[in-house]
Amino acid sequence: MASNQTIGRLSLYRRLLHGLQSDGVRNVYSHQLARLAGATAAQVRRDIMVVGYSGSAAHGYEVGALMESIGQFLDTAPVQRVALVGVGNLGRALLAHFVGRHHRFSIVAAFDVDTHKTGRVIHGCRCHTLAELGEVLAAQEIRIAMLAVPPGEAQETANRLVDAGVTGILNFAPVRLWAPRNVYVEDMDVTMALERVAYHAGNHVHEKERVT
Amino acid sequence: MASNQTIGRLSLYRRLLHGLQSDGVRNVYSHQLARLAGATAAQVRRDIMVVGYSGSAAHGYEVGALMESIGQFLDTAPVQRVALVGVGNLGRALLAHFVGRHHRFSIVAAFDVDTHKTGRVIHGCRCHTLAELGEVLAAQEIRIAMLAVPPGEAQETANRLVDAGVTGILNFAPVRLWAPRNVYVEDMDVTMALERVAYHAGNHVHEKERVT
DNA sequence: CATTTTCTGTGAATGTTTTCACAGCGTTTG
DNA sequence: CAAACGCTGTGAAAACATTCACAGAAAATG
Ligand SMILES: NC(=O)c1ccc[n+]([C@@H]2O[C@H](COP(=O)([O-])OP(=O)(O)OC[C@H]3O[C@@H](n4cnc5c(N)ncnc54)[C@H](O)[C@@H]3O)[C@@H](O)[C@H]2O)c1
Ligand SMILES: NC(=O)c1ccc[n+]([C@@H]2O[C@H](COP(=O)([O-])OP(=O)(O)OC[C@H]3O[C@@H](n4cnc5c(N)ncnc54)[C@H](O)[C@@H]3O)[C@@H](O)[C@H]2O)c1
Repeated sequence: MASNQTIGRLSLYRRLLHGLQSDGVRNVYSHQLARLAGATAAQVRRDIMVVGYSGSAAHGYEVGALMESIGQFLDTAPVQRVALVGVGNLGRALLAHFVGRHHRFSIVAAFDVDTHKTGRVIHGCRCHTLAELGEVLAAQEIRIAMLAVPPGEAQETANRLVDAGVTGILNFAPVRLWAPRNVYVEDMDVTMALERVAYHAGNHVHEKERVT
Repeated sequence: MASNQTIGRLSLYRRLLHGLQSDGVRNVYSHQLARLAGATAAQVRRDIMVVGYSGSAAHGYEVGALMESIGQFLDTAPVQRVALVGVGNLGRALLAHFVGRHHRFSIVAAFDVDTHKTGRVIHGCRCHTLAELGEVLAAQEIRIAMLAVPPGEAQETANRLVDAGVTGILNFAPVRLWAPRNVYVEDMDVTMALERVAYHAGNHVHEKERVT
């Protein structure tokens, strides 16, 4: 019922609302939220429609109540347990970023093939062997994984995650993964993003730019 | 003339073509490329239209020539010089990932405020103080930057980048940046991506799911 | 050498997302 | 207390992106 981009914006709104709340703001208008989010007021109102919350014309949206409604719509649990597979350079950065420090997502298990890493606790998170994958994911009821293994290993590893019951994968490897329809895969492809930046950053002879 | 998503897919096609070429493949059909890219054949053909390349009905697209054409369309230079600002956990992972190892993008300068890092060479890349920003970017003709500083520093740092002549920013901080219209900003927001994954991974009572 | 096959390139149709524009309604103002 | 104001919620329009469907062409087939 809600598009992918609406989901993304809703999570952004919630983050912004959280900030506003910390600043003691109690009410906010669609155009203010829009400004903060880099969207239009109409867009914000549409997005908020889908969560089923209603503001008042007089005072706009109530910050706390709107956060609550967005949460009710987006979240299946107040805190999501996440697994990380591939504790390399990127994986360690992700651990440092999320473990302890994040209130919505908690990386509760890591996995790697490297025996220098398995069995140890890295950035506060235990690193398991892949053999333990099914067992640990089941025990902790983990449905979401971040995948940060080398590109050549990504598909095979994703398969194992799916077999272990994962239904959502955030994939950092620059590879398109195949997965059954009931599993959602989102790619974070830094190179592709950079290509877009490079394109738009132009130096581009875009239309009628000077040729010499 | 070309949409943002077309740009992204073109860069993906190029990567896939590169792989095909390494495997000795000389020709490829739209539906094969589509399969690899997770798109439809019609989509691939549309995308390729915008770069102005034409295949033949008999043998599809010539791998080398198509890569060439995509490059001509996307690239302003065969190798893009990129700056990295913020050499923390994520910054170091990015350095390790890109320095030397990538053929399209080269991180040629890093910047940080931490005096333990400035003046040193990290993962093969010299780390400068922010005071040197303008000078170094000008000398190396850098127009693109990756921004990996803490959220609270992101806007201020982005301003300095813009002043130093940067026209494209890949922003990893979970903050919406304001920038002049001629500067392109793309956000890589891991948290937002995770929220989307969590949503779609549903544990969600989506429509008519079992309730007990 | 006619026919069938299979592909590209693209106009048109369809589907999706964003924006417009305004009715309706509390609040403020004179 | 009536008028003016500024906001929300939302149908309808516009903009944008994807898919369909087929003409045209090169190769394979008989
Ligand atoms: N480092 C970055 O900033 C960055 C940026 C963009 C994309 N990526 C992508 O992210 C992925 C990881 O990057 P990285 O820099 O951390 O690489 P890395 O080589 O530092 O780490 C890879 C880790 O995965 C482990 N591994 C290998 N095979 C495995 C398997 N089958 N199962 C489990 N673990 C396995 C390795 O032991 C290692 O610890 C790569 O696909 C890379 O292309 C990284
Ligand atoms: N680590 C991750 O995996 C991850 C994931 C998602 C988002 N992020 C975001 O990326 C950014 C960086 O994350 P991190 O984990 O590397 O943080 P970090 O704290 O490890 O590193 C931040 C670095 O930026 C430097 N810095 C601080 N202020 C600066 C300034 N004004 N100019 C230049 N450099 C400055 C610090 O000295 C430090 O080296 C943060 O905004 C974070 O939210 C990180």
